[in-house]
Amino acid sequence: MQPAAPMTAPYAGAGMPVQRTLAAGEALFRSGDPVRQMFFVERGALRLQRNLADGRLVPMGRAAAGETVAEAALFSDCYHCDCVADIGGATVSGFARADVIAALHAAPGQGMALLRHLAAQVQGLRGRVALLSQHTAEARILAYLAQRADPATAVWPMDRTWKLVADEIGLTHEALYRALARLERAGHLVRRRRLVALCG
Amino acid sequence: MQPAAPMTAPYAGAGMPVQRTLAAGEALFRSGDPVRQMFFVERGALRLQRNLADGRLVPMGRAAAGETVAEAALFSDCYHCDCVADIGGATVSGFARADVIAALHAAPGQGMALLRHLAAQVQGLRGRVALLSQHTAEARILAYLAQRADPATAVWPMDRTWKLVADEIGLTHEALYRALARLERAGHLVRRRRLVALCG
DNA sequence: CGTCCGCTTGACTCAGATCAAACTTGGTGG
DNA sequence: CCACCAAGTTTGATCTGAGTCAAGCGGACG
Repeated sequence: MQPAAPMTAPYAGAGMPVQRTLAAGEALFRSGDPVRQMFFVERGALRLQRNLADGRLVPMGRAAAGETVAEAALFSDCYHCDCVADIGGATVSGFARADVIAALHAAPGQGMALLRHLAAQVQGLRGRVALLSQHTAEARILAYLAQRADPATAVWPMDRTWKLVADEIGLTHEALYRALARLERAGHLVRRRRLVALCG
Repeated sequence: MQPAAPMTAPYAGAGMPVQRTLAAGEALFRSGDPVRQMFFVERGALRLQRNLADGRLVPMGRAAAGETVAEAALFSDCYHCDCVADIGGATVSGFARADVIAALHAAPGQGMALLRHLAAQVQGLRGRVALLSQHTAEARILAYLAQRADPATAVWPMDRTWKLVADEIGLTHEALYRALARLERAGHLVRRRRLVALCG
């Protein structure tokens, strides 16, 4: 679950943007659609997800206002994920892909920012691959929490539902809740409201 | 399992390289080491892998002669993977990180090539995350093969051992072999020497 | 020729998927 | 303010698929 590009002036000088507003759940694009534009989120938020053959959804990321979506598609023919507006809907600005590429050529600094962002995504995804390679639910949960907890306090202020976490770490929500209860009973973590604290 | 950067003139103009030769299994760097140089593989090949708490290894990529390794670390303080020479050993050229970044600023074309490469890695890793999110061994294997089989012939010329594939898709080798046998018995695939063909 | 390692199969166990149901929470509308 | 609905959370019972331990086969390589 990588954050989208936190660029201060994304797509500056990349031609005239076209705005579009989406209702909650409405799709900005679907897997397989041809890539024509790059998007900047003006308001609200978008979810990136991949759908499995059995109908389940795998969350791949989220882009809030001020961020960009699907930078990884810049050089692709078609999208590999679905992108839908999160609850509350979203407004995006679309920039023609060719314009964005031209703007990157013209401004090396922006290219460097994007480079930095994609490099961070690669590392984040590798972390997630390692996490998913763990065989037990408890190991996955502890790895997940260790990744996000504040190193000093060992606390993670939850910014999502456990159900979503279950999808992120490849478990059913039942298996997740049970493993959480086990970990809490064993004293490895404490849940209090929207806070999770690691112990020992 | 992403291929490393296929740049024609990687790190051109990035200062004076320092060569180093590694024996098979010898480490170029380890997880946690500070990032000081970027490497170009002159001869042989390197493996990128992450180690789990229980001692298991998760393969993250491979870089053969003519490719670069660990481009994703360009902006990191320390490595997040181990990098060891593959069987046969390897010879690499190391370029100071600051020189590489300076060269990228000077030559936008190279930056674009790296951008393209990282974008492809992100998509590949997302595919792997989706694959690992599948719950059954058979679904993972079919997804794995579908990703690599030639679209026209539906055949994958194996370039690695099944044992390695098992680590890539998060299964024990026993579970992989059994699932393969089931799929073959059910007529979903055929193994012949080093070729795997998908059917139906 | 012997050793190493990838491959393969068997038997057993157990963790997690599945199906089911109840409770909590938050938000909407009357 | 409260009734109601949707979604997240939690627990139970059952079953199956993958992990684990174990053993045997075969090819590659020194």
